[in-house]
Amino acid sequence: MTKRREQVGLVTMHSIASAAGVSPMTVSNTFRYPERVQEETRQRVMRIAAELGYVPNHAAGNLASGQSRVIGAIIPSIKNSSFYKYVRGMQDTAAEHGYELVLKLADTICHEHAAIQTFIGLRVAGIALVGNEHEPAAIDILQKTALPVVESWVLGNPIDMAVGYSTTAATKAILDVLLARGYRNIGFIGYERTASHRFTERLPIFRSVLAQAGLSSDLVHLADEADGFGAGPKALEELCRIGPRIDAVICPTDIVAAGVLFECGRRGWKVPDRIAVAGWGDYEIASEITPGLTTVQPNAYEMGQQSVTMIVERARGNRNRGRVVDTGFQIIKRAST
Amino acid sequence: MTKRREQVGLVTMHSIASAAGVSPMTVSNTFRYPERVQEETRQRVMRIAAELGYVPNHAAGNLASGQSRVIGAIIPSIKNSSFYKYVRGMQDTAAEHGYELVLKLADTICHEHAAIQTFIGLRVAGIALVGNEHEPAAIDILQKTALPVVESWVLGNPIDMAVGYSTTAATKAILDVLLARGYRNIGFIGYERTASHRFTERLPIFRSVLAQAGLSSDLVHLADEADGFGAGPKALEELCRIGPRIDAVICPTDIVAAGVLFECGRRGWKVPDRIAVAGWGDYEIASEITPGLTTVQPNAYEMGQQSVTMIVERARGNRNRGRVVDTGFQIIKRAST
DNA sequence: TTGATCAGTTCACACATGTTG
DNA sequence: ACAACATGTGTGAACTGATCA
Repeated sequence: MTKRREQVGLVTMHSIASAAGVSPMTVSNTFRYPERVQEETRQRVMRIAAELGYVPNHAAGNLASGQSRVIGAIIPSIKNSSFYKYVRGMQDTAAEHGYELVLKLADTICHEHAAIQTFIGLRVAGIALVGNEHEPAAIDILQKTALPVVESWVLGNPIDMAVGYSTTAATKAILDVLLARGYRNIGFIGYERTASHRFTERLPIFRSVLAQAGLSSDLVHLADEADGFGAGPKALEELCRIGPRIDAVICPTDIVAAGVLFECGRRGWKVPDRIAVAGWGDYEIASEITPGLTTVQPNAYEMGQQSVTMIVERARGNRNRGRVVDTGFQIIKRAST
Repeated sequence: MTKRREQVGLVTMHSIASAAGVSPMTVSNTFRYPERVQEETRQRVMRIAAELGYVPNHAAGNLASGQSRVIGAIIPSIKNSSFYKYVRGMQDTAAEHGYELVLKLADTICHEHAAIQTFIGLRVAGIALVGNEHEPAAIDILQKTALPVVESWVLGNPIDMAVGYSTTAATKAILDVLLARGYRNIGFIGYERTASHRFTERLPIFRSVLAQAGLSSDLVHLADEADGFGAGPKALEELCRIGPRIDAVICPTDIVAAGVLFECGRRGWKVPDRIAVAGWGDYEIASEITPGLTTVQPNAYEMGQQSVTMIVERARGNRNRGRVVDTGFQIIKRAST
């Protein structure tokens, strides 16, 4: 009786039902279980729905069924291409299974917490996170709600499930390349003040590998994560101050590595003759810049696929809590080392 | 009676209501209209809600109130930093107004249509689109639902509202820079098979400006939009074949421009002595690469702010249908021209 | 096809208290 | 002293649109 106000979505299942001369349930069925409805009625309902511009109300459906076809993914950044393939993998796989992927950006664990709340509030089918560092309150609420959650780009000790690759193994592998090629004064660029294990795990491995090789591991510079390309020149300057004989450097991302290459260009340094440069992530620029960057290529697309697959399986009742999948990585050798 | 199945979000308003010894309505009020409930009860309810890890169900609230605090944005790509500032602007502004921003990726107008359907299905408060080329069916449904819609990065003839800058004016401005510096054999790189006015508007202006200056405008190459950096080398090769005396080139994005710079480096061509290179978009790489790229800097952050502001205002009842806002642009002059 | 149901919100109203003419 | 009227808090019924049995 109380006609509240002009609603936005005026077209409801009722309106098409009466326009088509069937019950609302029949309309519902034509959308969710087309095979339960006779071809003829189905077509009539679809036609009228299209004419009236009907879009089923997820909110109502979600509420009634307790289910959702939306998966929420939270990514730290869209500043560069690092998550591009990952998101593509998620999106394509979600579509295959009849799910929708929506994204939220969160560059700090505090924002991540807020994004998690939003997704829980929306009652999504599952949540994909990057990394395994989160606010305690966020972990707490994820555990309480028992929503399917995948942490990606990282392995081990998951809230629920995880898919990633071993940064430790990748760090070793890239150092092996440099050592095999005879570099002996290897520098390391990392990030300071980052909470992310994706980055912080690398330095200890760097130190232990060099120690085992009987080499010094003093050439370390921690850059500001916000700097992007700009971190390269700063880091190179600092490392050269510490050890002028530096002959190779490994970077936290290809972006930083590209920044180092730009700086080498300005100094007139030949790469890799004067200094070898290794990147990380196989960003698009790695293969296009000259010299091409030797880099760690995570299987980002597969990681995205796997993340969504695990969420969908769990939403369908499979019990793969605690599952951890390693999607591996490759070392791409190019001219920079 | 029918206890359906283990619901995901077990904590409801009812459970905190009984735990706090108040009615569900009081719980609802403490969240939505805190001033309507006594300080003491408010705190008790809040405490219990926090303890139980309660997250209000947007789906239910949305359904009951017909309102939403979620804004949906559809962006074509996260492959590079072009939309980074834009999204930041939207996100920050949404947060200021107490709204949430969620993203969907759509690289074709077909995918965009699907994303629009998803957002309408979610009954979001409004939708932000990039560009003004859409599927007819998508336009149709947006008009029917009368949802607040902003088209950005583009001006004119909006479905509902628009915020952007003039690609025409920007193309003229960047050509003025090149002409003023004496370049006379100017090449143009555009995109082929792109539906987007953001790009297709540029070529006619290029032609007319050069014609007015009494110069030829034959040096045109249309690249594959998917190519990124790789489009640069291909385009340069083609343009040199058409006109070996080419002395400047304007690119559709800074990424393509960077690709051109890489290729110039390989050829040993000095920039801008042998050839001047102009980019578009003020991507992060533009200021970091050597030589720095002369480029068009749209006010992307402001565009994002403005988009969300317009949606929020409309959601609050302001009638700014048909409004078009020009956020302008700057030409950033660097060493590449 | 019908009604009950999901988890909230709107709206109208109850109730206690205080203020006013 | 009393009705009349605000005011501040809390409650119950009806309702949202789609789904399930």
